Amino acid sequence: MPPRRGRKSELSREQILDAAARMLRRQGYGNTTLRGIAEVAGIQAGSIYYHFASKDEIMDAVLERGVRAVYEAVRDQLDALPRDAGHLRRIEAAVGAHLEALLNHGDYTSASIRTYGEVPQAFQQKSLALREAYTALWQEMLAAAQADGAIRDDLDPGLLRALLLGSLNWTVEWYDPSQQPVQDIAAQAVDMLFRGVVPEGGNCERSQP
Amino acid sequence: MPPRRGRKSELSREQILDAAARMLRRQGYGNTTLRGIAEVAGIQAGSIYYHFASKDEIMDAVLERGVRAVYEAVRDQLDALPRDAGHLRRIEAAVGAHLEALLNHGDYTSASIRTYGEVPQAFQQKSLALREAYTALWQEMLAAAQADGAIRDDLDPGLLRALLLGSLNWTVEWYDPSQQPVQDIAAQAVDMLFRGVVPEGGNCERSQP
DNA sequence: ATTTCCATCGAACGTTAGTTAGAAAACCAT
DNA sequence: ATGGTTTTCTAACTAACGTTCGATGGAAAT
Repeated sequence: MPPRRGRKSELSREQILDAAARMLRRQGYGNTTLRGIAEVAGIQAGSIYYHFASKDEIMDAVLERGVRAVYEAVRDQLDALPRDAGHLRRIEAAVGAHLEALLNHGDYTSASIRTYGEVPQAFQQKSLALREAYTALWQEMLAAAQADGAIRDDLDPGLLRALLLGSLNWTVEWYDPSQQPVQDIAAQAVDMLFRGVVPEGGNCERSQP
Repeated sequence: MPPRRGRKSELSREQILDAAARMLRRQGYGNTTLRGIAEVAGIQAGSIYYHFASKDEIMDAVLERGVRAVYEAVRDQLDALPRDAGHLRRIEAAVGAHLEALLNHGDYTSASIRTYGEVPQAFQQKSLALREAYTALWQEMLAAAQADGAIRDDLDPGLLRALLLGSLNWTVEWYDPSQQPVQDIAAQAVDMLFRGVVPEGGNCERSQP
């Protein structure tokens, strides 16, 4: 049976995870060491093993927490909308919540986004179900919008989703909080997404003659 | 003075770089080992030091080569356009060239994109100038288009550039060559970018009352 | 004050990392 | 073939990694 844990244990666990998320976000999976985590958390490397069974268990916890944070932020934001909110309004809310979670809600989300591609496949799969649920959430939202004519029906919703989420995810690479608030970016991104970058009635002719 | 080098040296150098790019792309900076590179290249780990002075020198070469490949691909594609090509046509060509270089032109570009954020700052700076030149290329192209009214003048071109390139860069995380050709994705991405995802004349009302 | 148990420390273990250097092999012009 | 160069191998070194474990501190309970 698991040992009974005191109040302090919980705190240290959080500090270790926080430190791990911070290192993971900045330096990637392979460059994040237990001794580095320990130093940031203000303890000795060996002490980590009182709280976690292995390094991978920490990485796993950070990744899972990151995906979950984004997923729940978006889901909650959507649930909070009035029942009669239109498709575009829902998409707008989702974009805002995704960016907010990514950029303001700390290191877990960023670490999760940036690190997922480089961890061993063995424990990519542990958070795979959650990732797929999140993907499905967007996919259904976009497909529903398209079915009602709120989104052009000549677009591939899967590709739209991939490109849109890619654009949002990449913000972790360049966003600087001191420059502009997250919601400014969200608003402009939605605006470009909906209306396009070419002026109304502009000539969109392309390479075909 | 540098030692005189024979013909075979050049070949081995390339094989080492190829192997490094492949590992770097898949496993990230910290997980890429010299012994792993050596195995892929079909030599012993120690032999690498005949061609490179350190691991970082290899990483540096791969990163630089990756950025350069994308930069030159886009620049050449733009230079190949007829002089009277319009702004939108130029943007379309740039998107196509960027994606082509990223997804079809091998491991260097992908490695460069995925790894840049996690290498020590010390040698992020070695390819910084090239990265900035590439950013400037896009920035000027978009600003010129905006100045001529080909792009809405209420958009921030810097933000547009960041979101667009982010969307393109993120394709390395999900693109599967067996699903659809790169130029299909490029064409649809440009289409969405120019015209937006909402049908012509659609109601784009947002959260403001 | 003594006991008890949670939480941490400190030092070590085995492994693997990047790196080095001398021997050995492969190559090439003569 | 032979000599000198160019390239690779082998074997080792040091440092750092994840991990283990007995000793140790400190707070709460008796």
